[in-house]
Amino acid sequence: MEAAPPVIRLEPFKVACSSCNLRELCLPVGMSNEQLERLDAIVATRRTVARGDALFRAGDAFASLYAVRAGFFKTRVSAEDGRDQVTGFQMAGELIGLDGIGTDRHTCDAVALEDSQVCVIPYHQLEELSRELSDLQRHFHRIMSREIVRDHGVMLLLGSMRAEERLAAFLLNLTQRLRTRGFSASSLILRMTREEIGSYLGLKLETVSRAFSRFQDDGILQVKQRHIEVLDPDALQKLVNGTSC
Amino acid sequence: MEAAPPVIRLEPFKVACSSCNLRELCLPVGMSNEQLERLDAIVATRRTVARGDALFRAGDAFASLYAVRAGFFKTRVSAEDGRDQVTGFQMAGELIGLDGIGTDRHTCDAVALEDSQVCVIPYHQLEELSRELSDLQRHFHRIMSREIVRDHGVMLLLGSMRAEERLAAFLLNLTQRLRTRGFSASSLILRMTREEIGSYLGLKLETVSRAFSRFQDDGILQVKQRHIEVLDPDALQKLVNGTSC
DNA sequence: CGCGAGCTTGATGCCGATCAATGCATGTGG
DNA sequence: CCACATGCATTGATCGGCATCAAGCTCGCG
Repeated sequence: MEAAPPVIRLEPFKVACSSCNLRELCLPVGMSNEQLERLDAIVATRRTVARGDALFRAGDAFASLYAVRAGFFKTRVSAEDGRDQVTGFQMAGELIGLDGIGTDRHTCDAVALEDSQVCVIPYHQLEELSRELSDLQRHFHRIMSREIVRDHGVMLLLGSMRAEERLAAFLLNLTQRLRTRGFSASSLILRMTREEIGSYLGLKLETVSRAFSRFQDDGILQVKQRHIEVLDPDALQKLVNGTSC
Repeated sequence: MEAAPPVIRLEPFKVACSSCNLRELCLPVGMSNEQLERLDAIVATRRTVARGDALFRAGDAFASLYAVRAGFFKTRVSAEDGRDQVTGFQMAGELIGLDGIGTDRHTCDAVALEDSQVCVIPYHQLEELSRELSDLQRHFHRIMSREIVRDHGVMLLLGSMRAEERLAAFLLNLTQRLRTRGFSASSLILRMTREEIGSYLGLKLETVSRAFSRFQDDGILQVKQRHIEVLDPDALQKLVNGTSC
């Protein structure tokens, strides 16, 4: 037992956007090598966030956007009376912090659901650079617009779907995003609790649990705690589209 | 009775942003006169939309943003099975169409709830101009960010509030925005039906109607069809904040 | 091993949906 | 001007889905 202590290298010393394996999912989408170098110059720092810790909280001064490099986050907003609502789950390549631009303060909390790492993108420098690089400008606008469209989808879900439809939509969305990242579309491990899923979907944790059980009884899923096996994706899709009617 | 027929001039021949009475609410916020002239140059056309008509529909090609100049709109998204969800109501000075940037197609319908008029803002020209005018760039980003924050607020409402809280929050938001535009905060005329309110709030029209009646019984509102008199704004506020607990 | 956080499952109750009838305002044609 | 149609709103009765309350269960971890 005289061996040297293990050196855990979670990341290379410096990973530039230009050589990041997330570049096709993240801010650099569609940029040339030359442009990427400019972006590299402003995305200089990285930050690790331990599971359960907040990347930022509502009320914090806004200075940077964050691109998830590894790990998993939730964002949530809170009402004065303590009620809160999970507004989204973010995985590798996704941008967090857009809420802060409007008022120079963050309006939600971003919490790591597992040990995570983000790239820090100083917002004012991004603004400046996007004035020069129209491809970057365009892509940044697209990202914000898609966030708005995503939110509208969640509003539709919250406003007009029943519990099982909501969970089905949630699972399809998750598997879709995991597939984009090269993971299996049928086998996944949930990073969040039933309560967090429930908060996102406007349901209580018991209702989420029951919906999982029902999907299992119906042969749509195999559920073992947080390990989910999607056996019948078509059935999920039909639930969402309301073909049941 | 030989007088000339009355000439109804709904608008001056051309209203530049620089002389528009909405400029403090709209895209020009915080811009200098010089910058405003540049903006005027790209906001060249206006469009009138009759009550019930769509400014655009989901699937339409995206080319422009629209600033409401007069009138009132709703936006709504639809699921494949026909269910739809009102995602917002827009009044003078507010921007419509941000959803289209992400995919170059609109993802929602924008429908006029009364005869309305919008300023057409060609998006590519706006992009171009905002590369030159950092104030414009910043303000445009703020507008998008605030839209995201607003959506998060609606998600909180849909996910965790009960019917009367939702309606109270809706009314407070409306009166707040009307006040900003110089209207009375206590007396308003709803531009939308109970069903549209219900769709926005994730409720059925009967539930909306009952909530109105209850507010009237409690002396919080005076309700006569679409004419609403807010008698006790503090009571509404307390409902939203959950001080009832 | 035993604790505790998270999950499952059952029993019960309530809020809001649904179904149904009536009321009210506006408009249209006889 | 009235009769009638139409669209929207109100109100009542009933139903059902999800919340709530309450046990147990599972699994990871100190």
